Amino acid sequence: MTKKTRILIIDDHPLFREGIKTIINRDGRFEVLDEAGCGREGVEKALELKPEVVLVDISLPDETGMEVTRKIRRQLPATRIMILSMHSKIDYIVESFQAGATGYVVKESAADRLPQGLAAVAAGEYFLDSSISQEVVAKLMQSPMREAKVSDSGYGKLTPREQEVMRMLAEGVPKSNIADQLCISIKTVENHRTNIMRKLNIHNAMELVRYAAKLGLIDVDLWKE
Amino acid sequence: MTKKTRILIIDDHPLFREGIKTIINRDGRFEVLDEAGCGREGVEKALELKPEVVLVDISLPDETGMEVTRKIRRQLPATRIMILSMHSKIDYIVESFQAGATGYVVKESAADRLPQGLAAVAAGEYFLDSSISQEVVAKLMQSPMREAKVSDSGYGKLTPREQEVMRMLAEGVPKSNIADQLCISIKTVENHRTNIMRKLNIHNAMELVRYAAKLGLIDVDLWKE
DNA sequence: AGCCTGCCCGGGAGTTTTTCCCAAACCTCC
DNA sequence: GGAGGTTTGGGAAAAACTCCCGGGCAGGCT
Repeated sequence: MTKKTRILIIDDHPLFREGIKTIINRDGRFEVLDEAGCGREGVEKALELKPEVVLVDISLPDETGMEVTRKIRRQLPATRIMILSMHSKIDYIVESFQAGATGYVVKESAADRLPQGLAAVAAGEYFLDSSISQEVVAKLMQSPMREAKVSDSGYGKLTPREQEVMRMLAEGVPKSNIADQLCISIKTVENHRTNIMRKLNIHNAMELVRYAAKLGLIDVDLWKE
Repeated sequence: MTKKTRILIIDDHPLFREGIKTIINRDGRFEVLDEAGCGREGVEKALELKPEVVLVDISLPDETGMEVTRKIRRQLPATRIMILSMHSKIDYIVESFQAGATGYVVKESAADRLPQGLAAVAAGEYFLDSSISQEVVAKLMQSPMREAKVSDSGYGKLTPREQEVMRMLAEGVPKSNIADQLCISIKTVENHRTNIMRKLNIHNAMELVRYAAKLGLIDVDLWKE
């Protein structure tokens, strides 16, 4: 028998990691090397351990799973990344694959989907959770311009500063605080916001929040807790 | 040796359930009876199986963990409820205990915290995850009026009309439309909103949306698809 | 070098929204 | 009838927003 596929888990919920570990270890083909609770720690451990597959939660305390994916792929091109996500939002899926992931599984899916996907990813194949693949594939087919649409996607057209302001606005930071933190005047914040809204073609604060939520700029799930 | 403590798990993430199950079963004192993926199913199974302890995720697809707690406690007063939450927000903790829960553990906590808490809860004791207990206890001490403050919980203090307006505001309906639909003047809508914000002690539109999301008045998941 | 473009920063004026205070009409309950 | 709360709106001051403007600055192009 060949060597087991070595896996690194990056997820900020210890209990969840435990579950994943159990499921993975139950399958003889895999072996959990180590785990990390945040993106920074995850990237470090990935570089150190060089696992075959890294399992990355899409939302981490310090950065998104996509960013982690990009970082790891840049330095370890041979490493396969499997994204674990709470929701099956198409934009996330697309962005994950663009960031260099080769697998995507939603946490709602059945427990046996994970080893199945890991096996595929370890073999170098792309894996998309079947509970979402139909609709997503349909949408992907529907828009061959997907790449452009995502990269511009409005948000991409914003300047770095504008993106910064937008994130804070979406989080509900009062503009006086934004001005303070960025060391600019309130007037400038207002101007940035006006420009952001024009570029994104949105017309009120509500839409801005939705937009940010859709992009994953803010995590609305936190609100519900 | 006495009989094992029988546990029912209610959580909408199969992978997470798997992890919890592993952790619990690893401890000889407990036994996972069954699991459920939503509130309705969970309450049904609880009534049917009558477990000693029910482990409830605070956010479920159909209703909150608190609602589930209330329902189960109403019909099975002897059953202990342990709340599992993503975050340690005081309002939720307080509301959970008021709903009848006897334990509260955050998902970020260490894996051994769970059996520890389950043992306490099964014995009829109250259990609060130590990673949050200090701050929460401090806050609870700080405000003996907590009960009133929570039961009113802001939203309950709103008049029917105000609740109606609040819902629409949170959904992002332009106030002109609100005025039309309710057949009142824009001015009145504005006054309602001002009153709502004062009663809820919030100070901008963003907070209002968060508040509404937290209460389940609006479904922010719809934004993300 | 000069020029142009784009970004970041702010100001000013005018408009709109928000806030706060007020009051009339109505409803319910005592 | 009166007390208290709800719903409805107005008016005026304050705050926010929009739109337009210009300066400083960096990077690219000729």
